Amino acid sequence: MKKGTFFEDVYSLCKKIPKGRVTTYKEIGRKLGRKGQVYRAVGVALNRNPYKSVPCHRVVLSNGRVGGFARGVAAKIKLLKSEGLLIRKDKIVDFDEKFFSFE
DNA sequence: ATAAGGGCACCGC
DNA sequence: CGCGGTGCCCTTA
Repeated sequence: MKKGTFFEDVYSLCKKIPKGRVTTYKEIGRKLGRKGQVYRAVGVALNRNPYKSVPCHRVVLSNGRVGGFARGVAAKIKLLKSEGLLIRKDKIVDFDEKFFSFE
């Protein structure tokens, strides 16, 4: 799936996230095989995400928190709730069950 | 529980 | 072509 830049790879992985499931920035970075703090670059990639078809809202923090969102955290939570996720105080309740791994 | 530091890819100057 | 600023973060003290 590696075809273009790091950003495009991130977008490709995000598109592969099933509806109603979520993943973490760190997991994406780990899947890309990079070392170190790649999750930062991942954050930048999703922040500047030009493709509206990419469900970047399904990417959350590794600690189960929602994290941030370019259009606002509230919008992100709203989207996640729309997909059947249970969120309590910016924290995903059933994070373990809804977590999606690329492996 | 809160605070601070750390190291990666992209873009503009 | 090189350097610094930027960012939906993570880990440790």
